[in-house]
Amino acid sequence: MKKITIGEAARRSGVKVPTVRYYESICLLAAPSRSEGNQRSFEPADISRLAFIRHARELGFEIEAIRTLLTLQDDPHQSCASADAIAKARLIEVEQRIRSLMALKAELETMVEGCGHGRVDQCRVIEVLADHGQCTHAHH
Amino acid sequence: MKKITIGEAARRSGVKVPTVRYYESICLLAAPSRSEGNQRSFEPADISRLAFIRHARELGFEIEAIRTLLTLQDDPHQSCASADAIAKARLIEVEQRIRSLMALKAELETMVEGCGHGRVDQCRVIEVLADHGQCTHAHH
DNA sequence: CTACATCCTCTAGCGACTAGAGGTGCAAGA
DNA sequence: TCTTGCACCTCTAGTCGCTAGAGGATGTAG
Repeated sequence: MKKITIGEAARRSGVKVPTVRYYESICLLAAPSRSEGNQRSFEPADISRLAFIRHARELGFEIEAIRTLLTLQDDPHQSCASADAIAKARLIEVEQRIRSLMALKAELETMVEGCGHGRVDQCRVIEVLADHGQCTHAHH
Repeated sequence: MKKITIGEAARRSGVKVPTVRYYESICLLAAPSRSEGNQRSFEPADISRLAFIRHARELGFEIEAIRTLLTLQDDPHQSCASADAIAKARLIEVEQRIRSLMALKAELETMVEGCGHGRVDQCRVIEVLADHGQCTHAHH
């Protein structure tokens, strides 16, 4: 068999080497077999799992959510209701975060536009921060 | 004089009690005077400063950026160019984050829509996570 | 055989708090 | 005056998801 080193696994999955070891340490990835000299030797399935984790992390899923998703993936006969629920929850989070960021964006734009590039005592950036009541865009 | 306790300061500024102590510990807030019994006694100016910090944190500014903004606020004769630069940088960050979250939202929607609520082996949520190539929306 | 890259384990650090232990201060009611 | 009970104090350690570095072993190419 080909032996996949941790560096190779990292390169193929897009997960960094220390992160691979970290995932093993928190049991998100099964401990792989070792070479004579105690070096990790991964299987192709490990690469897929790492890619799965990486993609899920990119989508902002938390490690515990990913743990659940991986458990589901490991047993394909289960109902996918949990997976669906996790994805939906994440979608709602993302939508909320976008709304909140849009509000921040508007507020930052007002601040930046209002800045006359003069001295601090006329600066709208400082002023708005000092007094939330001056915000044209209330949030939350 | 009225003595403002830490609890009162927290309530008025919207910053939690332990967080106020934390801000003091990292010198974002000057150490207030103490009562006979060693309890903190804040001034109205401290409340304003805490509110400033809180608002800036809500806008996503990092502590070090806030430290700079506070230094500027403390000396109103300085040019506000730094404040402007900090706000602009933050605006660019926020815009980037919004774009990235919109891409994630699209991907999550595809996943959730594709889920037939059956078993895991037909679940699009799991499938898409397992194989990034299936994403209809490439990001980054 | 000698470089040199890559691997190993282990501990500590990041940011911005948050939680908890174990103890003290203080104001109000009985 | 005493007691109840909340708010305060300091200190340490934990959170999340890694990341960095020390100090050493292994593996490979020339």
